[in-house]
Amino acid sequence: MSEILDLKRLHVDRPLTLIGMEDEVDRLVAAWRRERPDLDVEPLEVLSRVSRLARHLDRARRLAFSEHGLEPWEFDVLTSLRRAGAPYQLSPGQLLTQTLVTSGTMTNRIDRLAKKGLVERLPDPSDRRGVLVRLTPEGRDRADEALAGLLAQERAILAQLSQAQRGDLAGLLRQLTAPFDNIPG
Amino acid sequence: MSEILDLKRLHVDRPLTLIGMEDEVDRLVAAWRRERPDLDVEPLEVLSRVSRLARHLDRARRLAFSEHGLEPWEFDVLTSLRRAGAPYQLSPGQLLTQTLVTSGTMTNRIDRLAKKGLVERLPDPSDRRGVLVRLTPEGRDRADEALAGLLAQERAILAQLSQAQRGDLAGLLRQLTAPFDNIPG
DNA sequence: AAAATATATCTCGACGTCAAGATTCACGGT
DNA sequence: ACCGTGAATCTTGACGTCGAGATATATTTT
Repeated sequence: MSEILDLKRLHVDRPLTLIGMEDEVDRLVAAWRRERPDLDVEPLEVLSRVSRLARHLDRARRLAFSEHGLEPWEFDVLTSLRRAGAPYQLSPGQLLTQTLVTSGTMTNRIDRLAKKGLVERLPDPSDRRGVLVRLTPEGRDRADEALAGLLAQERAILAQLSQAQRGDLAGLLRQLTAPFDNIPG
Repeated sequence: MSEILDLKRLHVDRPLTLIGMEDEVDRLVAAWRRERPDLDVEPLEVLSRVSRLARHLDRARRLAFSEHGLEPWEFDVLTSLRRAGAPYQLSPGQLLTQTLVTSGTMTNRIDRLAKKGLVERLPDPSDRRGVLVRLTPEGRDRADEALAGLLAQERAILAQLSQAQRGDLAGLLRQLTAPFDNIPG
């Protein structure tokens, strides 16, 4: 492979902010432009990077959480409850919208967390169809520990960017996520 | 809920680029600052948005692809081969690094795509351990159709941003993905 | 008050993924 | 030629997710 040539071409076409590195999406886009010069594949520059980065983050998180004996899905549920504030309880339906999973999945997750003693299920006093899921003290501690570990890891990943760049990036991403989060989705 | 109050506070704290909308991550970060004022949760502003946006994109893509009778995982494999150029063939190992799945998963995917007649498995003439996966003509057509559909959908999502903003966003994301893509990962 | 519709949660079977191990073959050193 | 190490792919069993449907209770309509 002519890595060096590719990098040269890259820096001529599109000078990067500082001195940037090529990534897989650069290679992917270059391949499409070669194979399908009739198409405008610019959207991939943004959205393929989002998907691939998310995949990498999933793997990194799995590693970080395993040091605290938690799976990513467990972290998602426990921290949703933790964020709700005392008495740390939410309905399964509220948990659905926060974690973007289906109802069958959430039932299953609650079952397993309850078996591990990290949450407990209580009847909803105001709606007999409903249930409230409450964090146990141990569940709360585990969530807090894992959060600290996650933040440390994420800070390391974000060290690539300046403070201002992180702010810009957050703002741009918000513009893309807001329609999904506010309209039905 | 005091939606209106929250929005006011938001615009005072952190004026958005133009007039932006709140998203789920804004709510998530606000909740953490309330529950854990001792922690700096700024990293979540970026990386939680990446993960959530990826989840939304997965759902949107599933919908777009279903119009062409493809699953997202099928698209990933077929387009990897399509991008390779004629004769549209790669080893399973090369497909692994492009799609970020494990070898067992890839074996399974190739099996199912072969059963559907979209790819075929050939022995690698230069390495008897190896296999080459080749796109069939039908597989190639399906990949091209689905790509066009995907690009249309992604353009709609990205209409939220100006041309310049899309460029900025791509550049910032590249800085985060490059370490994963270049170092072992 | 009864009927129709909507909501909250759970059940269940199919499916895709992963991780670890097994197999088969390649390659360098001796 | 032989041996050991590493590489490429496949096999297997456990696991988590999804989606459709079932059940029970709320809410709205007539």
